[in-house]
Amino acid sequence: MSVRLDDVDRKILKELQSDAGQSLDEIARKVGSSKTPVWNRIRKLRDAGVIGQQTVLLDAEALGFEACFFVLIRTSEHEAEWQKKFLKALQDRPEVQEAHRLAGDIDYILKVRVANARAYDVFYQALIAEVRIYNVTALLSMEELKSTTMLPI
Amino acid sequence: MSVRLDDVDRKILKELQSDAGQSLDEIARKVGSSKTPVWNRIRKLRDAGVIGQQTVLLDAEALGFEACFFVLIRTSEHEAEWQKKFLKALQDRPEVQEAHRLAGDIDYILKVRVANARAYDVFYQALIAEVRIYNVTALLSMEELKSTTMLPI
DNA sequence: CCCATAAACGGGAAAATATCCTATATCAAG
DNA sequence: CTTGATATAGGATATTTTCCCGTTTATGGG
Repeated sequence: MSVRLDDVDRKILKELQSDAGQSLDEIARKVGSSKTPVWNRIRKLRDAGVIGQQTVLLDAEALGFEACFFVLIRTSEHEAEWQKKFLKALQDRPEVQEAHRLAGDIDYILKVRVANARAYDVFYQALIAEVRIYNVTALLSMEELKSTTMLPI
Repeated sequence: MSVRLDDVDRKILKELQSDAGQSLDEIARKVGSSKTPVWNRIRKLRDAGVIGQQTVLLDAEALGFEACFFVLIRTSEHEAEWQKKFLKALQDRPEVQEAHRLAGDIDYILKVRVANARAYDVFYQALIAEVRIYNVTALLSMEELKSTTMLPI
């Protein structure tokens, strides 16, 4: 499903990623074009699904989310029914920012943002009460060294 | 450093997170206010650093980033000099989307987005050539079950 | 409880911007 | 070349942002 982009498209995506608030004229100037072609390209990229949500990134700590855990999950259940329940549990919990199904020994990894360790425990207890899980390891983040949503186009 | 927010602030942040492109009038209508107070609140939240970067989220797979690894790192080196070098190596590599220093057994976790397994190996070889690392485990994501930047305000 | 002061609000004007239209330029294939 | 298809630039208009100002609402001291 890989999309064909030229150099101008890549420059536009780079600009949009680093600041989606700047004006078309400004982006056009930076990529060496003018607003109409830039606008047409953005619309196409949006329609093609390359450009998804436009959003603002908030300061988690300033908002009181002072703890971040990576949760490694092993389970012995692999039926569709269980997976459906597990997926729904993840979707329903806003503190789960990321969830991946993994290859290998560990089955799933979650990234969970909460106010503090107590809040994590509440989350954890509720999760294991809702879906059967064989083994859980939580890795506590002490320091966020890097965090970006940018793709190196 | 926790900021005091009222209910209107929270609604505004929720709206901005789910769609930063909508107009002030639209946001104002949704939060039950008018554009000026909303604009003033957004400006304050921006100045306070609560609202950070405004960006677009791109479809990684559509752009050819088809592999995502979580990398668990142990090291025996803990001097400031080593840490500085390691941090710089992470900052310099755009395929590293997240990096956390952890409490406990494992020292660091990275989230790395690349085109494929080969590209990951190039990254890995370059990293261990640049900084001394004791032990590395890579967890390969098979499926992204959930991915959001939204904080549950 | 009342007044004084500060803070938030709502509407509107002006500047900036997005969106779309049209004419021109560029490019690829025959 | 020439021709059709595609991308482009500039401009017109609708929308939006930004800021100003008069009014309303909250707050705190007496």
